[in-house]
Order: sequence, then C-alpha cells, then structure tokens
Amino acid sequence: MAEQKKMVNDITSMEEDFAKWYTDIVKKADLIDYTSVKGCLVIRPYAYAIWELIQKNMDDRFKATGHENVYMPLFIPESLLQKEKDHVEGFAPEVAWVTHGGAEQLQERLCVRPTSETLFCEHYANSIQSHRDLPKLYNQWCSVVRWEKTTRPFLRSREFLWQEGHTAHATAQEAIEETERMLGVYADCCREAMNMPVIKGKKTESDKFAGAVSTYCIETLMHDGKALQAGTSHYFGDGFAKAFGIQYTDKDNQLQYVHQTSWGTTTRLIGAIIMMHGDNNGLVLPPQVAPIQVVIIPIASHKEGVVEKAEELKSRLSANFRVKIDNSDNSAGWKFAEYEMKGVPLRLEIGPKDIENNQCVIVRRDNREKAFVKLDELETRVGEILADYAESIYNKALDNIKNRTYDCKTMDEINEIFALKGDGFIRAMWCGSEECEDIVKEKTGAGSRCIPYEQEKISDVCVCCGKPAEELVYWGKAY
RNA sequence: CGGGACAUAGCUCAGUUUGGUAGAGUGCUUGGUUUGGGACCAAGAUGCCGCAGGUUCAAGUCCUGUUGUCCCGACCA
Repeated sequence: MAEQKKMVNDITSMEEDFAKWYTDIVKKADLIDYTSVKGCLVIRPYAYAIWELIQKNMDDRFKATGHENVYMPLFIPESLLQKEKDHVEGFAPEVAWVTHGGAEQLQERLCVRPTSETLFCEHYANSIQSHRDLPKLYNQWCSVVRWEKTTRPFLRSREFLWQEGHTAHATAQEAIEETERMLGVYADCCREAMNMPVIKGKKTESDKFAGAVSTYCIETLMHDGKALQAGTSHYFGDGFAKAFGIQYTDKDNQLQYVHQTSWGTTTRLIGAIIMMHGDNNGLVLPPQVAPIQVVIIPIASHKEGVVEKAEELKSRLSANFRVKIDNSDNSAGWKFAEYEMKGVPLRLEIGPKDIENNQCVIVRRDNREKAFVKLDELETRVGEILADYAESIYNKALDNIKNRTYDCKTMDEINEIFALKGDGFIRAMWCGSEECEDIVKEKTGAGSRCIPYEQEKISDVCVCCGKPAEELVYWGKAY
C-alpha cells in the first residue's frame, strides 16, 4: 500500500500555507490551548517544559555574568509609569489598567506591567547611594501584559512569559559594555541551546525601545522568509536616572547619575524554534531544549524480554539524557508519527530481532536517518548522533537564511526579489533618514530590521533616496 | 482598531439555502486479535449547536447584540 492513510490529525503542509501550518502545529503537538481571554494562551506541559529548559540555560548564563534574580510587583502606579516621558508614550497605548480593588475605586489606577523599568528605577533610587553600590545587576523572570490588537500563539500574545534584565552602572561605558555583553549572551544561547543562527545588530532610531538611547537586537529569519526579533538589549544612558533621581556619590564625593540597561527575551523563542526548525511532519526540537531527547519504542512488546530490555536501555541512557519509554498499546507506526510531531530528536526502536543481535535502531528526527547501534556503544553513539543532529539543524537553518538573504541597490530590485523568490532578508544601504525607512516600508512591505554589526559597503548610495549612504541595513517583512 | 471568514462530540467536519426528535468519521471506554511507518473485530459512552436577547406553536437553522479564533491592513517581544 503505497499511499499512507490520510489521518485527520495530519498537519498542513508548510510549503502550501505556512501560517496555517504554524497554528496547526502549536495545537497538534500539544503546545497550547486557547482560553476565553483573547490573546491569552494555556501553555501546556510539553511547551512549558521547553520553556523551562530555555530558562535554565539562559539563567545559568546570566548567573555566570554576575546577575542576580529578583522579583518586582505586577502593578505599577500610574504616576510611576509617567515619570519618563518617552517610556510612557511608547507603552501607554498597550497597557491594561486596574481601577478597582474589591468594591472600592482606586485613587490612583494601577498599570499591569508591560515591562518593569519604572519599578526597577524606583528601587534603584531608594537603594543606590555610593559608587560602592554599583553596579546593580538584576534579572527577573515573570509575565507581562501588552494589550495587542492582533495576536498569534507564542509570537504575540497579550500576556507572555519573559525574562527582563535590569542593570545600573557608574559609567556610560560600563553600561554600553553590559548592553553588548548581554546581546552576545543571547546570541550564544540561541546558537548553542536552540541551534538558531541570528544576526546581531542595532535598531534604527524609529525602532528603538521607548526611553532608550540605543536598542540592540538579534534578528532571525523563519522558514517562510519572514523576520523575527528574538531578543533585545537596551542602553538607556542616564535618561531614566534623571527622571527618577537615581544618583550616587563617586570617589571624588561628586553626585552622579547612573547609567542603565535592560534586556529581554520571551516565550516567543518557542515560536522561533517551531518556525525555524519544524517541517511537514511537525516539530523538530534542538536537543538542549527538548523535554524528551530520546524516546524508546519497544517493538512487539508482548514478546518475552522486550519490555525488560527497553527499561534497561532507558535506565542506562537516563544517566545522561532525557529519556521516555512509550509502553502504551498504540501501534508502533502511530508512536513514530506522534513523537515526530512532537519533535523528539531521537527515536530508539528495540524489538526481538534487535535483542537477538545485541543492537537497537536509532532514527534521527531531522533527516530520518536510521542507524543500527550496538548496545555496547549505546551511550557514546547517542551522544554523537545528538551532537551531529544539533549541528545539522543549525546549518540547515543557516543555509535557509543565507539562501534567502539578498543584496539590493534599488527598491525595484527589492520588489523583484520578493515577487520572484518570496520573502527574505534584504541587505541594502541606507542614508539614515526616517523618511526613507517609511518609504521603503510602504513601497516594498519590508521594514528595517537592524543595522548589523557586520557591516559591508554594497553600494555608495541609499536604496531609497539615492543620497550618499554609510550604513548597511537588513530589511524584511516581520512577524 | 478597519475589511473578510468561521464558531455543532476530545479532534476534523456535515446539517443552516427551504425552521419540525442532534449527525458522520476519527478519538475515547471494555473485551479479543495485533505490533519494524498512523492495525483489525465486536460492544459501549460522549453534546447549554460559543454566549445573551428576539421572531415563532416550534430555532443548530431566521434577526439583533456580544465573545472568541483565523486571514488581510495599521500597532507591537
């Protein structure tokens, strides 16, 4: 029977309709459920387990760079939010307000935090006096609320889980170094833990965080050629310090303002992993953040010794890997499809024939390559295959980005690329004017994503106005 | 927030045109046979037809409102 039976649970083909494929997969791989609150999701155990692994990996990196975790309140008094003008203007349109406590109307309404800069600032103002109190290197894991107009699972929801780092430093230079250091930490984490290639760069003036002097970001490209911001790191200068009166006395007994940073990543990373690595059979998870790294499927488990052997292999592998054994009475074929949908990196099949030959079958999720592995070498081989798998999915994602990155000198070229090859990153020179950014966005649909660290002069003039241009910019349609 | 589509069993959907006892497939439960790519037989359970009003002898079906989901724009991690 050549034609596989079409099941109702089959996911949409990603080539045909990527958006549909994405919404299918987040439901069918058991990641989320919808709730009656618009744009707020149930993050189911499997997806939450992925998040915990991302969290752990990042948190270790934050600790290694000297940061401490703290927790600030969920509510921000309106007066506090309004202290920094740019900040409040940027966030006001999307904050949720609490107006009542019990039956009583509040004298001052409380904002549900969209981000916690203001609370950290208040705390700094109270707790920083001397240069000996600096730097303050804090991080907080929490959820924030932004009342978005349209929502999409993981990529844009009204409440989302994130991490926000907030630091205060004695000098601008130290703060700038911190901003860049944390951007690097994000990029490393993306590469090493999520096998996700990213472009490091700086946002243009119009795209900066509300209240920031400069905003840095890691941008990446999804399978369908749309760009996604995977993390940001902001340098605030002393703007917030002046608005909140955060001052310290330096070694010369002079009063100085602190220089601040903040940086954040969110559960959007789960969306990025899905859209970057996934395929027509479902999720493909990076080993470091896969809740199950190896799933053991016993074949013909009613036969003598099979279950016992499978359990034995599980206990051997559990020393180094996250392993699940599926002893349910679903058919083997059903299990294969199920764990492929969930993106489990390796499937280990063990049946009577294998036991006879002292071997097992290991199948990789990414390319379905099958390997017969001697049981004596099991732990070593699993480690090797996982390492190779991680590198493969990274390279595959990198190839996709490279293949979808185009150098353009005119807007006509941009439109031609989009028409002929579909969406992707456009590299083009920019004169620095906001007007040109707007025109490019309007005429091509591509917004400025970032001014990359790795600059290259591909032309002398701006892609839009034709005036002299110094900066290379990545442009793209974004999620 | 503007334009469009949709909401019926756990899931995918039919039924709405023309109002008249709530349907199918799949999944689930039980028993048996199976198990190396989504198995088979038999029996069984499962519904505020998104929510609130209205029209009607009678509403899943018609009308109004509302909430949620998806797509396209504007806003955004």
